[in-house]
Amino acid sequence: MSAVATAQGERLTQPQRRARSRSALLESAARGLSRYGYSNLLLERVARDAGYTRGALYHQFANKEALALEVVSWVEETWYSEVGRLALNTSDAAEALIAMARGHAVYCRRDVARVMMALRVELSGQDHPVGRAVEEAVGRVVAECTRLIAAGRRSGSIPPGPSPRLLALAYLGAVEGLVINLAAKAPFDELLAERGARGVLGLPPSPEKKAS
Amino acid sequence: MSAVATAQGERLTQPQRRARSRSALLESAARGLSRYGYSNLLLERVARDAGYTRGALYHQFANKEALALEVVSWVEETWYSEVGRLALNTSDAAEALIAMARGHAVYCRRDVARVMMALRVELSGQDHPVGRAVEEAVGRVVAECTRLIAAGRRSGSIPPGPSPRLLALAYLGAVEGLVINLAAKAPFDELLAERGARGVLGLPPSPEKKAS
DNA sequence: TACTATACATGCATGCACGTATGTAAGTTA
DNA sequence: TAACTTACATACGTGCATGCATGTATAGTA
Repeated sequence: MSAVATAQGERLTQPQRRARSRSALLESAARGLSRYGYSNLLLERVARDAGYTRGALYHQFANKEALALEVVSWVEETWYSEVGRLALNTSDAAEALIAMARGHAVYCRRDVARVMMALRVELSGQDHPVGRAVEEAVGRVVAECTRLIAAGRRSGSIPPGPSPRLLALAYLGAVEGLVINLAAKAPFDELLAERGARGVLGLPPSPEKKAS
Repeated sequence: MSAVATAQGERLTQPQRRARSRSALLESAARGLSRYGYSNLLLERVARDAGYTRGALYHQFANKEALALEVVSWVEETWYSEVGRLALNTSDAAEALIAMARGHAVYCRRDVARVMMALRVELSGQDHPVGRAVEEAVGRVVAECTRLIAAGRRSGSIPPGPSPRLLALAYLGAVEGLVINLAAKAPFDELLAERGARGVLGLPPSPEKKAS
């Protein structure tokens, strides 16, 4: 969007320069992937939007694929630190899944929300390294949700029904689709994400407490 | 996949030949768009999978864009005739929305299920004719669901809450995401689509009647 | 059977984006 | 300040898919 513009006299050490450029390029790439997907992502645009040229990009990243892989890792990390972590603060598995649904809605209010979905829709089944990385990251979330659902079944907070893995896929698909379609329309994104999650999981409707 | 292979002695009139080639190419293009999206769709592959070459394709369709637009129209028509129609057979709006959720799950069991989502994720916001066509088609479905929700609110079968349009977007996003993630795992796709829809709409859980 | 039109195949030209090689400026160490 | 390294820009080559132009076979017509 805007150049990094080392404001006059702002003296930077080399590692600082490098880190600044790198994160600017990564952020720009994340926005680009979210909007345009992988093959429609133009590195010229990524660099320009970050205030650089493709030369700077190729100096920091080996190629388009490596750049995308780093974006995927970055998204997964931030997602875990902001959403996945919510599962640890609750004692009950059903509560954890509800909290994650709401948390995901909040997480997706930023503009890089669609990175994972965009890449998955575009590259799944394509034997593409980036597609595989996304599938693996999504797989980890699915596994975590599957574990939570199984635990909730054992503790009785989630009623019996389809296999935990199938239910986890349904839960995640519903929450992700809902949140993306709502496009950060706070506070309803969070409220409806909870309602959708409860419905899929077979939980009773909540007493409609306010959004956090 | 396999060539059309005019089995020996099978005498065809010109309009018949044309129509046969045309639908074979359209079907192949629909599968391709569903799997690879628009820009990753290779016309060479489309033609080959239908048993022809790109020459045949360019003889029937002006260009890649025109081909994609026809696929979008075709998908919208079949969706209305198989899913949208379900809304007409019910007296109550809430019933209609539930029926559509289940119907969409059934509709999406075929391999062209992801055409609309794939194109929307790839081209939305891009000022691309195909993207616009998809947005318009989706917009019509959203409008229909919005109308149904407003009617359900008036008749009391859907409880008050967020604006009908917002709720329609949430409902559709949840159902679509859920169904795609479940990848035609009958009969749970249908069952969970209903549960998700009920949750988002604020309807009580159903007595879990069997899938149709 | 000759002659036209339609359905389809094959070969070429263009454009576009990636990746790389080279050049220049800014920072680091002596 | 002189040498050296790192950060970035500019310019070029390559591959690939689209679209078009031309060639061939099959169907319709007299």
